[in-house]
Amino acid sequence: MSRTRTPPPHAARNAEGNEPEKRRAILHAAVRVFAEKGYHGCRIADVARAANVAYGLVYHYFRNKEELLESVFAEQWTILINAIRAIDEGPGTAADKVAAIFGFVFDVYKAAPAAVRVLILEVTRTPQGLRAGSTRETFDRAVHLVADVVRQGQQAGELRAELDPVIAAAGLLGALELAMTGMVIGIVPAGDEAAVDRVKGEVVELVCGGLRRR
Amino acid sequence: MSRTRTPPPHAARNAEGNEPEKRRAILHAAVRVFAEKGYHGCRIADVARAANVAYGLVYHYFRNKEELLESVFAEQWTILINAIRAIDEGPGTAADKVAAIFGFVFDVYKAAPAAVRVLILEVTRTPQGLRAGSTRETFDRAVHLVADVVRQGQQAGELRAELDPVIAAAGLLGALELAMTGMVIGIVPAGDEAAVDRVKGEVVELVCGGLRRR
Amino acid sequence: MSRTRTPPPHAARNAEGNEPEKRRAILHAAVRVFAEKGYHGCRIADVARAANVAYGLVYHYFRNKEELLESVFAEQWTILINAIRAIDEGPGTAADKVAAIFGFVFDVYKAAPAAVRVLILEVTRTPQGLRAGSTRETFDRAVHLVADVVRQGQQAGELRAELDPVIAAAGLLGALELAMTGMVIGIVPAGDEAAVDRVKGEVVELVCGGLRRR
Amino acid sequence: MSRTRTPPPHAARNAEGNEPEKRRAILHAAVRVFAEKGYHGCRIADVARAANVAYGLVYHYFRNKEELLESVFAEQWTILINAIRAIDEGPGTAADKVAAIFGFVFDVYKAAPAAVRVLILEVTRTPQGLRAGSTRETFDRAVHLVADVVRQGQQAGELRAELDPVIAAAGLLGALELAMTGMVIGIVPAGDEAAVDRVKGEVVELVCGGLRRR
DNA sequence: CATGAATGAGCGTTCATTCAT
DNA sequence: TATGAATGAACGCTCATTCAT
Repeated sequence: MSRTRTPPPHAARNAEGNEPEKRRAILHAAVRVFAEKGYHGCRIADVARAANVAYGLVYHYFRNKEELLESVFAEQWTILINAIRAIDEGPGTAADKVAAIFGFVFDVYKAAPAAVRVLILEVTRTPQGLRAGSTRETFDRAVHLVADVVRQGQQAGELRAELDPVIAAAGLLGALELAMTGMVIGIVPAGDEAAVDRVKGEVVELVCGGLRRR
Repeated sequence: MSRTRTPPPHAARNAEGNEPEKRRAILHAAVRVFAEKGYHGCRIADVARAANVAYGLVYHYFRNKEELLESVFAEQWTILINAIRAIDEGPGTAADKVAAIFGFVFDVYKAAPAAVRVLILEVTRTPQGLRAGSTRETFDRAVHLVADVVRQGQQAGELRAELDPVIAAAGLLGALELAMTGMVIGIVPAGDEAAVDRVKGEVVELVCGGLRRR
Repeated sequence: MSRTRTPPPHAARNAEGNEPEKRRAILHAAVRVFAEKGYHGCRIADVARAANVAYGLVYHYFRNKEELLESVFAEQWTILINAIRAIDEGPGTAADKVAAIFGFVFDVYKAAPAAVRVLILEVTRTPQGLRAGSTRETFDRAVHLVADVVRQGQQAGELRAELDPVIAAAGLLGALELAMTGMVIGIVPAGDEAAVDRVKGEVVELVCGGLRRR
Repeated sequence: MSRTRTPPPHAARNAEGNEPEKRRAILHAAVRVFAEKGYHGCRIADVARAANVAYGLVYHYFRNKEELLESVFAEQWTILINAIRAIDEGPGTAADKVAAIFGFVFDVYKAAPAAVRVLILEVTRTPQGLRAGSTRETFDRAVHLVADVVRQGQQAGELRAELDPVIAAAGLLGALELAMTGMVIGIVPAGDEAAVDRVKGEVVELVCGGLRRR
């Protein structure tokens, strides 16, 4: 019974330490397919076909369908979190930073609406997904990063101190999210880039300036 | 053979014009089960069992699983829409009305968190579901009702006129939604009624007063 | 969340307390199919087809393929065990009883070789199957029943007392089994009933009288 | 292109005429793995891992999984058959020879129970496997070798002449096999070497001396 | 010889839906 | 109305086998 083992399958990196090209292809195809038909509405075969890859290869790189979804999320949120962190550590007022975060998300949306749709429509709505696994953690981290921005703005005397930073962060991201959902499903107009930019400006103004007239 | 015509299947009301008790039982059970395991995560058998009703009876009252979901949504949103409309037509400033709407939703959440979870977590979940069917329409109506409240506030000079009412409405509901999602998944504290009330107050203040200090 | 539940599926008996006809059909078909192609060599579809029953019905009555196999075994071994017990409790010398047990098995073989083949070829050879589950218990019981026969023969002064009853029982059943396996795979001639009877007599003589000349 | 011909694949011996070390490793690993999880319960990857060898190499040395099993059997049975033949051609009465054969098998069991388990539990497992291929032939040869021992004992007047040698041989091996199976699965005690030896003695006495008292 | 990524047929299982009673 | 047995399409996952290097 010898116990040394060959490197386990489902690894994200190959012997050279970089991610195999086909793994990337599958991941990107998954984003598109999930966005188009939803997690439950698509089959592994759809992903494989979209990635131009053999059926079985999906299971070579991912343990199962759920792990594939998790990987998609991890990738997407990591991008977002890194952006938030960069903005957070950069210069500017807290309001500027909130605007920058919103701007980043809207920019990504303009460039790759599918990715944002998956990020938004599938993550937030999967009760199980949010309860367990790395997805929930990642989401958690995003909320707290935004909460930190708020907190700093409060300490700098720029933002209203009486609001709970975490609740405020949840509210901010929620407004962002439903605005985008509105665009995705056609309630909010998002015909061209200018329209998207206009929505972005309005949402930022809503959460920063408030509804109420001064 | 039989002289008496069988009533049309899948009817919401029986010969006497009132809704059969078992239909209600199924509908209420569906809310609980959808909330607990999600639409895709539960089987018709689960609903039937939770309703203490025979398997086949679900199909007697509802054409299929999707129609059951639609019915649940219709019922829930109808309640919400009626409440919004009543608030809208009542007295008070626009900000009061927004607060009242949020208050209603939070009250329902305190009384029946499951119902709110279904309403929130499952509506936007299925992209197809949002594109077609009465669900999307209903959701649309809710957004526009809130937009009307905003518009009236603007016309009364109470709310800032430069914001698009629909975008603002989407943002409002989004903030509401993610705050509740945060409570549901444990990111935002919602231990007791007082905590829930506190969250409500903060979210209202966020969207009405804005983040920025005056 | 009501908790009274409809009778669980996979039940062996229906509301009237008797076994559903189709369940029997599936069980009997499974015996034939397992015998023909082996547990691993057949698909659930084969069993369903042989039983003239819809695919899904197999899963209505049995949790999964393994439970189907267990059920087949349980049924077959129960028959055998009951026969052994009846013989055991009947009159006659221990040697008569051993002969009767062997006779019973050979008779069943003549009537339904498939059943015996499953019993023998699949049970004994499935390491996992023997380790866990009811199958192993049942097999255990059979061995100990035969051991009891031996023990009584020893106490009656009829059989040699120096042999361990359990080991002797295992040896007896082993001789029986491999003789039948030999017939099944064609090493031992089993063309007609007479040939089968001859094998039976020889095996009984072998284990009772021994190889050695007196 | 290359001048040197590649050696025929799946060859048991290399250019120097001796068996490659890795081939042996695979074969031995296969014995262990088959013993542990059964033929159907293990994957080629398990064998490769246990042998500390690359996945593909298994297919370099063996055409497919079945041929690997055949090779394992061939190796194991060849050892057994050679032992039986040596015993057969050696001195001693037929009963001595039977005892010696049993002794050999039990000795191997003490040294390498896994090997015996594969030999015993997997051979007859697959009906197809017994019908065709070298496995069945090899098994056949073993039975007939034992039958020869019996026949010679009968001709020497030492064993009872009225028993069919082949049936007797099948019975002998059957008793042997189920006794060992009993040990393997824990029905027959086989805690230490002494216990194993005791079982051996009893089984030999059973088949030679018979159950019946003289 | 050696490696392990790539392929895809095959099969177990689930579960929405229908139907006979 | 009410019941639950019966149906079968759909799909996730496995794993033997091949192939490029």
